[in-house]
Amino acid sequence: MGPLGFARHDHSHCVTDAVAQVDSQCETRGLKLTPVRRRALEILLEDHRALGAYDVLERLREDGFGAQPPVAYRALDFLTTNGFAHKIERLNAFVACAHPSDSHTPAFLICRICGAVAEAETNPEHGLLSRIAETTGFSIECAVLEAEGLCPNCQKEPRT
Amino acid sequence: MGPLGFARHDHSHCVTDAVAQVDSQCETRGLKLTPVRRRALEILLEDHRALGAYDVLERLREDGFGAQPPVAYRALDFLTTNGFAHKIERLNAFVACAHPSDSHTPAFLICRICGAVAEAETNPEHGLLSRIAETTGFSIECAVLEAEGLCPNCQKEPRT
DNA sequence: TTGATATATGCAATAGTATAACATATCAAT
DNA sequence: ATTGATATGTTATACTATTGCATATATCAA
Repeated sequence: MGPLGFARHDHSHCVTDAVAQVDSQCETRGLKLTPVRRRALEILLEDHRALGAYDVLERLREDGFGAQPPVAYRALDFLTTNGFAHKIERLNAFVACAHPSDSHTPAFLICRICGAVAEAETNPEHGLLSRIAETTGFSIECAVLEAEGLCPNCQKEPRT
Repeated sequence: MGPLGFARHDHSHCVTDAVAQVDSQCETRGLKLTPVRRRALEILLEDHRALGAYDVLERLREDGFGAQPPVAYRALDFLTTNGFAHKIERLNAFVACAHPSDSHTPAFLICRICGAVAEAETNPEHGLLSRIAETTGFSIECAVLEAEGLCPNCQKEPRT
């Protein structure tokens, strides 16, 4: 159990639900959600937090998969390439996508106290980025939006 | 010489001008632009490109400064902490700030062909991020905006 | 079924990025 | 001159990621 969008939620079914959603996406798009890839996705979902590749690797190893870095990086690469997970550049870490069904440019809110990561939706049309692209003539293919600060819960705490 | 905002420009004086600007900033704010820090800034300015910490380190070493990673990382930390340079998370690399005099949340446009990095201004008030912060209750302390794609020059080239 | 091709997995080795810990030096203010 | 704070330098190590190659599995045509 952990924060998602900074609100506590019933975590019991959301892992299996999300995996099922990715499963059907793969079916549709002709992608193979192999055992390692599926397990890596589950690991990310179990935490709702950003995990480093080596964290994922350790848990894959515990489950009997290969123990070398490429095992984790390849699974994570599959997940991120196909939009089922995202990399948080700022943390060199990975999170499961909160909206695996639709393509999007996510924005992440990272709490510097508790480490929770929330995925916020952006509105690309109206957006900042497309305006920048227009004025500069730059053609944007993908974008990273990451904000660090305090989540609502940690703002209440007295500690800095 | 190199691209800045994707337009060629006269580079001859812009390094010294930018250093002078940072110099006076440091004066005003009681910061010390020591020889290593100044040289690191110059190195970033000379390229107008994102340089890795180890690239900067190598050039510092050639100039007689220390040859160990912390030398570069500490100089870069000074520059980024005080807004004289920025880290491009996506590239694990650093660029000199294009507007060292005013505090701002920059957005970067990274060309995946030629590697040029342009710093675009954002309008925080009107912005995406503040809207997200409002709706989620998250308090943003700093933000990273990075877009990857094709700069105007590379869009003209036939190669993919 | 067989063979050819492509994709996926596994491992060893190595490359690239970053920090911790500690000693010495420099500087400002008593 | 002494103290305290900041800056520089070094060694060692930790963390993140990729290359290259061997093996296995799946797909598909002949």
